[in-house]
Amino acid sequence: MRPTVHDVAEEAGVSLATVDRVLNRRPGVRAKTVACVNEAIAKLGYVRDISAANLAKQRVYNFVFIIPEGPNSFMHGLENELRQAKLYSAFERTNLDILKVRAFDAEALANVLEGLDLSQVSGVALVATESERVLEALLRLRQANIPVVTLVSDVSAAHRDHYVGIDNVAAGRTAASLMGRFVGGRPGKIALLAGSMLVRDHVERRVGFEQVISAEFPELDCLTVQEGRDDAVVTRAVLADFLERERDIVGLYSIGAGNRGVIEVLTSSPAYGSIVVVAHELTDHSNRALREGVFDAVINQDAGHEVRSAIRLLKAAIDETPVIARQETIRIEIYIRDNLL
Amino acid sequence: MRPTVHDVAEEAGVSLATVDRVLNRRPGVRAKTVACVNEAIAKLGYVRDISAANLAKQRVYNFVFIIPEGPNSFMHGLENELRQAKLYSAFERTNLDILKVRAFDAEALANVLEGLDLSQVSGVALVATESERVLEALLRLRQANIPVVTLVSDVSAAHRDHYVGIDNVAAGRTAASLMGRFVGGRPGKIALLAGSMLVRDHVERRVGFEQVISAEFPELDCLTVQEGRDDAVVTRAVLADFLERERDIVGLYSIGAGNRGVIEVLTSSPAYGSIVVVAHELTDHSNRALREGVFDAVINQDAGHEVRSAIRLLKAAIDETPVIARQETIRIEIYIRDNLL
DNA sequence: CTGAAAGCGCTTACAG
DNA sequence: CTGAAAGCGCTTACAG
Repeated sequence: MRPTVHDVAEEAGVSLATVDRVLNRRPGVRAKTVACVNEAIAKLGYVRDISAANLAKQRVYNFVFIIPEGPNSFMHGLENELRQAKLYSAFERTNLDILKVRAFDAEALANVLEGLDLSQVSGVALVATESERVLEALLRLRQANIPVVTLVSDVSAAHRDHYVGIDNVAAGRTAASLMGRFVGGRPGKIALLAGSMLVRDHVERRVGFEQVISAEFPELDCLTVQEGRDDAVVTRAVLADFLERERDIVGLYSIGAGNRGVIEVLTSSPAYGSIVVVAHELTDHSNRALREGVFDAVINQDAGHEVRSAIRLLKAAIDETPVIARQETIRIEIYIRDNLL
Repeated sequence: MRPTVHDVAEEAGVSLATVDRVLNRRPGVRAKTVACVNEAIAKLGYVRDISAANLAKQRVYNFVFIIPEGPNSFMHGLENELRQAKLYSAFERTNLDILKVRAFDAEALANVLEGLDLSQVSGVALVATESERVLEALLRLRQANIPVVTLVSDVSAAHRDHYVGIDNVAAGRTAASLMGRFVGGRPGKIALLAGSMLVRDHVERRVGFEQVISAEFPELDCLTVQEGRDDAVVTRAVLADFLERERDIVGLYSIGAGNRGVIEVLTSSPAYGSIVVVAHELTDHSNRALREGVFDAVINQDAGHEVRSAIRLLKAAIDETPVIARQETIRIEIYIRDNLL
């Protein structure tokens, strides 16, 4: 049988209440008594039963998720996964609050963070847009012992407990390797289309992409990045215009969201049929584009995995339980037509 | 506040014990009383707190995992993940027993299954080798209400509760698409190397692979499958011999394990440097081969994910809790040099 | 600084 | 067929 608090109390010759105080590092216990209890714990190999503790505490985890609003399919997918997780949260003593702020708007994000009632919040996960005020607001949370997890888009490591998302430089490199090999030696130009060059993840993907193209596929030339603001309508206009002006385009790397716009342009003229297309994020649109051969590869991060991982990490931080690193590593997933879910 | 058994008891005008009987579908309650309690449950929207129930029951999940022994790196990886999971099992009221049987030996597997003490086992996960006796043994488990999950390699659906693994036909198709595109239009022959054509997953991968090659890459020709018994030493001999005999080989699809042998042969002669290689399962060996350009792509299934998924599924079957389907779907992962973990 | 007793939401003998 | 009481492993006022 696993030892319990009773065994520890007996071994240490103290009461349950004192064992509990030591276990939870509550003040008001003589140093000598603390040592005594800790010895008993070590001797018996005692491990606390967290569900029993949570039951007694009537613990409820109140987690706040802050995500961007707007016409971005990937973010919609993320929100959808959050709603899914909410359904199961009844079984897990977890409350999820979903807050939305304007995309790429650091001021709005800071306002929300500053408005949080710290006494009501046990943990925060956010898709970060970096700014001084945002970083300060995060610091305030952490000083109040509220764990913070960044989702999809990171801030500097000192301001959060964990980052849940992919290495975007590596994602860009992956896109480039696929692009180079799929183009298959034909020389030509590569069009780059991002949401905004003010967002860290898009910048990083581009860096990774150009690294590999210039190092390993000298026959390919990356053109200036076009920005579609992660909006299908803007994207369509920008890309249509661009493809008409440029010659010899053999590949398109769509760095951000707005895939619907990309697809509309590419299917608008048979001339674009031979362009190799690598895009990001598996959504209904990109899934279909892969099936129909409009896209050749999609780099994805699993939004469901990210949501569940963020929840586990916040809980683990609160319960001070260990984390399985590999389970919390978000993969750079490659999808082609044949391995779609 | 969430309603508890007390609220239900009061609402239904019965005692806690009776509520519990109804909740757990124990016999010896008047139909009328059952209905009454169920009404109260519905009215209050009561959901049972499973950790409290497990605490009261002192429930321990005893899970048996049966995996093949032998020199197969992927299976070693699986075993390693199981040992990892064992470390965390203290926190989860879970005991994991790992049993090993000779690979591809249905008789040995049946013996182990038949030898299980059903009163000591709450759930079984196994890498299946199919045979009449194995199927009968599985049926016996399920008749005793012990959930069964197949891992990596499946049996017919009627004999298990869940399959945790990938769709191997789709995996083969994925390998073929990558192969075809990476070869890039050069005509030539493709060498196929499997562990054994008696194992379902290898057969299925081959089927998927040949489907796509013949339909979409007519310039490529699949040669007869060679068998290396998932053993690096055998594999090396078979492959070395084969590559010396055959001409015009532009690609190699390694369907099974034994990657170490494949790598040794391929690096033994510069003549093999231009062969496009697609293999299965990310291990230390294949990881390195990707980094060094010996392999071009590796199709993987995440052993850690599979182990955790099997545990969750067995638990959910016992607790009768819902399952998040997407979380339990094992991905056909594609790795190239750039998206390695 | 420390302890005895009650309670978290369930289940389990035992009695009737 | 049904219920009162004790208990699972922890925590929480309250008293001293």
